[in-house]
Formats: sequence, structure tokens, C-alpha cells
Amino acid sequence: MTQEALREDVTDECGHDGADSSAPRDTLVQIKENFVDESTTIDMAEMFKALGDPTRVRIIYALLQKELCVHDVCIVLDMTQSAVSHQLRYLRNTRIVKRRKVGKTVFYSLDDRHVEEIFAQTLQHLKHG
Amino acid sequence: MTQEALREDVTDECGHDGADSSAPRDTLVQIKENFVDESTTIDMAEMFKALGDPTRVRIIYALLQKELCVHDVCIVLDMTQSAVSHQLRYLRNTRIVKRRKVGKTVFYSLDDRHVEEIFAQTLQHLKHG
DNA sequence: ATAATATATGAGCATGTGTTCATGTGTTAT
DNA sequence: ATAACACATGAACACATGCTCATATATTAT
Repeated sequence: MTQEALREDVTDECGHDGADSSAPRDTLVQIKENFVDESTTIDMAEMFKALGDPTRVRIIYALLQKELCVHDVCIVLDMTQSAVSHQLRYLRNTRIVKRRKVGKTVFYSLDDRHVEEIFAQTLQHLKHG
Repeated sequence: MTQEALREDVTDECGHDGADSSAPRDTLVQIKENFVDESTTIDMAEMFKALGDPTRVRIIYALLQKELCVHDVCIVLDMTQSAVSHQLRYLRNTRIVKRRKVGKTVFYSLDDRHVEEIFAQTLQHLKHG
């Protein structure tokens, strides 16, 4: 995040004269430049989207307690094997869970220590509200 | 999050004795009961869903740096006023941002200190991957 | 070999989401 | 009063999402 003075031009696509913007133009430009790169922004949104479903939240809560095979997740959540498998694939593609195969059963567990922290922070947010 | 001692029968992991699940039944029941209540699960998912969109992530990044009026958010994100207003309402309903009215302009800012922490954690998750 | 078990996956469908467009509401200026 | 400005919002549309159903793959048992 560079903090230098930037004098780039801001396109006034809004058709306004620019005087009605409450913050000075340079400030807005700087806010724009302080963004993380766009790919990271998209990655963050995809990460949150992966956590943004009740079924997946419940799966993560279960796996926070113990590594589980697919069948056991089905029992804990009381859902069909297909539905659970689809969601586990989603979480796997997002690198939130990992799998370990033993014979014909596949065990799933959390792939990231940060998820627990994120959950804790979010619970605090909900309490405060 | 309570990490109760889940001591149960010795795990006959992948013990495919022709029975249903690999983990003992009582363990699964306990995992089920250790869940936060369902309404909280849903609230968490809704919170993450609110963060799970690139536009809303960018809005939050902007507001992390400075309180902004709607028009300025439009400039920073290069989006229409309607699209921005819709997303701001979404974030307001989720208690992620709050507004402050001054004359005819409305200033938005983050309503929660935890959001910054959640973002930091998520960024770390993405780096590690 | 066949059968049984455990998981994965593509197709289809109902529902949800994010944007645009048009319009509404509230405030300030003339 | 009228006009301009800043923001909010409902409708509509294209697209995404989460489930079910049927089926495929992989491993183990007989």
C-alpha cells in the first residue's frame, strides 16, 4: 500500500462537475490506489461466499470438532449424501477443507487454522449487534 | 467454542464392520449437540454472504480507509449510483455499515470493528494457500 | 467374475442474486 | 413555487446457487 501523492485523473462518468463530491479528488484517487489488487478482492469475496451458506457453516462447525467421513457428515447434518458431497467439493475447491482417503472412505477435515479465528470473530460481531 | 473432551470408545476408524458410520454413534450425537443454535448458524451464514460479493468487498475496503458519501463510493468503485445504493442497503441491513445524514448527502462508515479483523484473517488465509 | 459399499458428479429445476432502468423521496437553492 | 441535487427503491432481467435424481467411479467382499 503505497502512500505517495498521486495525481492521476479521475473520469467523471457521472456527468457532474466534480464540485459536489464531498471528499477532495486526490483523496478518492488515493483510496482507489490503496485497494488490494482486484484478483485478491475477488478471492476474498469467493472465500466469504464459500462460508455464506447455512449448510456449509454447519459442515465447518462439525469438522471443527473432529475429522469426519462423508457418511458421518450426512448423519450429523441429516442430509443426503449427494447434497453433502456437493458442498464438500465446494469447500475443497476453496481450500477450506482437505480430504484423506482410507480404503473406500474419505475423511474430511479443515485445511486452514484461520477459519476457526474467522468464525470466532464473526460470532463476536453477532453478539455485539 | 467449547472443546469438550470427546472421549468415547476407541475409534475403530474406518471400521467397516458392515455397520453404518465410521465414528461411534454417541460421538456423532455429541457433535450434533455441540452446534451453536440453528439461528446463530443462519446468522453467521448471512453475515458471510454479505461479505461474499466483490462489489461489497470493495465498498468495505473503501470504508475501511475513510467515511464516504454515496457519490464518492460511486466514483471510487466506478459504478452507478443505483447499484451502489442497493449494495449499501444490503450492508446496512446486515449491520456492517451505518449511515450519517448531513443535509442531502449521506455518509457511510463501518459499523463494526470486527470486520477489519475478519478481513485480516481472510487475507492471511489466502496468502497461506 | 458379481455384489455391496462409499463417494463423486452431471443434469435439471426451483429459488436467489446483482445489475439496470425508471421513478420516488427528501433537501437545498433560486 | 420550481428546479437541481443526493440518495433510495421497486420491477425486471440474466445469471448463479443448492438441492434432488440418476448414474459413474473406486474399493472391498464373496
